Amino acid sequence: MRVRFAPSPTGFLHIGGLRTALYNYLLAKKHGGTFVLRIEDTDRSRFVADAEQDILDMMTWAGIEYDEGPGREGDVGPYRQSERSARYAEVAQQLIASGNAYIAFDDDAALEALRERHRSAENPNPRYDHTTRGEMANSLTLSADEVAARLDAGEPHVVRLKVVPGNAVSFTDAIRGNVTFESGTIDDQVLIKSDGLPTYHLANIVDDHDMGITHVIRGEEWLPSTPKHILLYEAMGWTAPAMAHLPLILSPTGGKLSKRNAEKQGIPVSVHQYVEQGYEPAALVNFLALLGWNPGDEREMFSLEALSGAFSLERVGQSGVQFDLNKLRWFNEQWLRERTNEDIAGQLHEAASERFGDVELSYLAQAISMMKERMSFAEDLFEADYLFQAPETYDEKAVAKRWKESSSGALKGFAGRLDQLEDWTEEALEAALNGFIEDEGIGMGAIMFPLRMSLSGVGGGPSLYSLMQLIGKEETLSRIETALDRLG
RNA sequence: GCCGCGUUCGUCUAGGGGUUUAGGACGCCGCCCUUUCACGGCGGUAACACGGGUUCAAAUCCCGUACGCGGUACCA
Repeated sequence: MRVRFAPSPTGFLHIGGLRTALYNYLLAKKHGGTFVLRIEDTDRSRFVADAEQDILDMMTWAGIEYDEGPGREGDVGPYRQSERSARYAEVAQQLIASGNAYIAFDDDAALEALRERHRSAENPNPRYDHTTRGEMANSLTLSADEVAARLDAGEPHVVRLKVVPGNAVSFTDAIRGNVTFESGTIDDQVLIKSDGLPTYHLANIVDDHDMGITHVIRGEEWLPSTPKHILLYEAMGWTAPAMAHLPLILSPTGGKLSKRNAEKQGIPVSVHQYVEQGYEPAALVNFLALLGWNPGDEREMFSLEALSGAFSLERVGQSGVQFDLNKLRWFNEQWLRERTNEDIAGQLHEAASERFGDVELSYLAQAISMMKERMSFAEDLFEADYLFQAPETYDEKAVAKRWKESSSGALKGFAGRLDQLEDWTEEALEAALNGFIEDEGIGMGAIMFPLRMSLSGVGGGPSLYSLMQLIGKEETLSRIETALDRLG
């Protein structure tokens, strides 16, 4: 089995593109096949110089490694279509010679005139096809001499597929089953553009054939183009690869996950935005895998490795799937907790030190262990800035509601005990507090709330014993003193 | 307009003739745990688009309608 991911370098890697890459990768891994990366850079006008690097970087980030592609040459390279032009021209010539394609000289104005001529309410989009090609300037309507003359004169021209009407073009889609198109509804697709470069359709089938691709797995937006590809394979006498069209990823309101549409709803479309926003690669991969595929049982947590074993095309769904940021966040929480405190500490160390001055790695790891189950993203740790520095303000609403007249006294009394405490461990701190409330005859809340407020400034958070243990005796006493000053 | 694909809780989905009072997950709500906030546990909310047909029996098969999505470029 050989599969490929064939993105166009026209911009940052799209989230849907990453899923397509993932499914191809998983299928290859599952079957011990080869995963090829091919860069489809045949559109000079939309080419973006940095895009290929972004595609490579994002795949690496997600852990999706390709077996063959740019920089990892196999036997069927090069893997950029811009480096394979001669081959497409050769195939185009063969198609012309066999009568399956023809040369057309019509320029943009002629094409527009064609549309003008035929446009109506019933036919808003007239096409260049078997019904209209007879009106145009092409090698089917012009004499051989004229065609030769125009070619000699260097007149711009394209090569078009000659689609014969009246045939059923069928193929079996691995996800959708049998799909049939009537050939009369297919237009005479341009195969070679006037700049001499191939369109997607030609380049794609030539490369898939030459590269020995056995399974084409791509987005559903390609389903309507597939009969053209089938026709091309037939015309060349090649066997078409197996086809599988993945359900589209839709925006949360159901529409297309276009850049504009999605970002309006707070959904990043470029993979690099997920990187910037601190998503765990394992979480994005897990989420994307389940967006259109399911294992058939109730498991949900899948590493890339586990997916490689479980994935199958048979269990890919057929209908469009809406993107749910909530579910992604949940996966992020799950995968964040899978990481060790030390690992996350290493990731956050630099940023922590920038914000709070030098922070020890071990201190950071301990803070993370206290906060991990309260965080959705690694960087969320910094929202609990009291882990690193004394609170600057105190939550007014909480203070108004729960800071009682007795609070200062209790706090003062407990501070006295803490001052005497030699053994600064969570256990000793807990024992000290329990002893205090027993001796004073007060409830736990009477001391816990004022203590929490003085140490953190907020009403919620991790265990106070571990917080005191983390920041140390001196800092604990200092924060209590400050709070007593400011909250009375 | 035409062509194609689709349609089970708000979302991702299981189920593909009787096993179903339609199962799970996210979200939301409640309870428990608990110094707080979380985590966790338990429970709740909520779906077979509609209409015909086939059948003893349909969420499941067939047809139609509606709706959604995609395509309709010298873009991919």
